[in-house]
Amino acid sequence: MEIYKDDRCENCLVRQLNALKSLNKDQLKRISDSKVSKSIKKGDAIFEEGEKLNGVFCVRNGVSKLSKMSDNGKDTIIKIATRGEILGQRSVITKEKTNLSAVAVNDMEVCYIPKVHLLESITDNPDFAKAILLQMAKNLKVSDNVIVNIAQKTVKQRLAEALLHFDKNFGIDAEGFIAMTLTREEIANILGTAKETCIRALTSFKKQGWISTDRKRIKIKDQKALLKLVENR
Amino acid sequence: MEIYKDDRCENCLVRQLNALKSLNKDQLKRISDSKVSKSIKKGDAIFEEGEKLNGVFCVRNGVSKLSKMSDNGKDTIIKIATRGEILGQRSVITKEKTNLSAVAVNDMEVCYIPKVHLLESITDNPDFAKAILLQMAKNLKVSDNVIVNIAQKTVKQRLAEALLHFDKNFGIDAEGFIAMTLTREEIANILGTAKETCIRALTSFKKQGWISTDRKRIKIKDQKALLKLVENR
DNA sequence: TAAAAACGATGACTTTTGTCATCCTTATGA
DNA sequence: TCATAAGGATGACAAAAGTCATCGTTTTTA
Repeated sequence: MEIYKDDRCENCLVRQLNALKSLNKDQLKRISDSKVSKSIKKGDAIFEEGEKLNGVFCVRNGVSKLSKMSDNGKDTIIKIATRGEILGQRSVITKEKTNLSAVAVNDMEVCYIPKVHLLESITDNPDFAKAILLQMAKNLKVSDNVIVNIAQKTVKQRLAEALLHFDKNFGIDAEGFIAMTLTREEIANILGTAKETCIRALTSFKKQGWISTDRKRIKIKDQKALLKLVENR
Repeated sequence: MEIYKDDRCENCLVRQLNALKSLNKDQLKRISDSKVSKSIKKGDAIFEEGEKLNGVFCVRNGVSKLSKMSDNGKDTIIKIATRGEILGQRSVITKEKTNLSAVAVNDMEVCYIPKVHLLESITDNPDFAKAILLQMAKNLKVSDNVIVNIAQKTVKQRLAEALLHFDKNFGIDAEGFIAMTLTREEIANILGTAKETCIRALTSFKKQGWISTDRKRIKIKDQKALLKLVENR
């Protein structure tokens, strides 16, 4: 992690995307004074599972995967976090060690915010507390829905759903490919399946003409077909 | 749901088990004045997925399953809630429809608390807000760990883990059986598998001498064996 | 820029899990 | 209390997913 000089939170648009938007001027100033901007290179960890955190990380740019390693040496990706998301929140609030690792999927810029200011603001500013609560509640809903998906849907259905989600949330590049690339293994880790199974599912989609690929890049060619697969068994 | 007269929150021990313990006297009084005690019979719903909630439910007695139905008609149980747990929190905070259904696994007593008082207390009492936040954070951790489990462990491993969890959290009756009974189908819905697969796994555990059963009741006979199964593949 | 490492793809095979049918037992309630 | 429904158990089979091995391509980096 390389530290570099950066401007003020007060001027940061990313703030509008998360609970920090509920802070008042004083609180924002205190956080801005104490925050540290960091660059994280692709593949590097922002924090590792089991680490004690003394602050949280606000994602300014880039994408991070939040994952947990199992006994069998396999990683499960719980969440893909992008611009505006705050990492480490849960752990700072519960004062527990982190439950997940956060690793950069591509080069990232994040701001480290010491926890004192965060906990202070939760106490002093009910709106901020509510905003954090709201964020956590939404994360909980997402996680609960992931459980249902893994429990009830096939790998192909989950893959179709994930591709549609990426398409919607990351947009497409000039050639029509999803504007974020993950390795096949990372996609498999999101689906909770083996790399080979994931590749085979992609191959099957290609053969049906629903997608096309160029190395790591994936292009959706038939959104409706994917949607249909997600919905009925 | 049958409504019956009941005593005051101020005297309720269940309160000590959740965020309500952080309320001050005034806040507690207001909630106590407006709360309604309800009896819910085994099999009845406290609320259904997609319902709009105007309050939360504090579990005084009995056990509830929080579950979600999939397109394929299968239910996935996300969480088993017992004494002290507050149901509907997430939905009231996000002002969304409920994401899960809450159904009584056995006869229950719950207190319905209108949301106004709850939201009021979150604003007025930072300790209460923090307590709710803490609860939500813990739920999130549990859900994230369930994702990893379903994604990486076999049905037998998940079953062993669930049995150990029940044994620890519900205790055992006079004959040594786990003091809470679920149908095989309910257990399967917790594991995210088919009823038959669950029954076969139980049969296999019986044949190994790790458990014994008497109708719906299950007794753990070899905790270590189950633990060993959970840990290595 | 050449060697090594990481990644994508696929075949062959095994294991796990799901599905459908059936049968017996236990609960439930008219 | 007797009929009916719900639940538990099992066999037979099908489908889904995992594992291991191999090989060519792409990417990384020494």
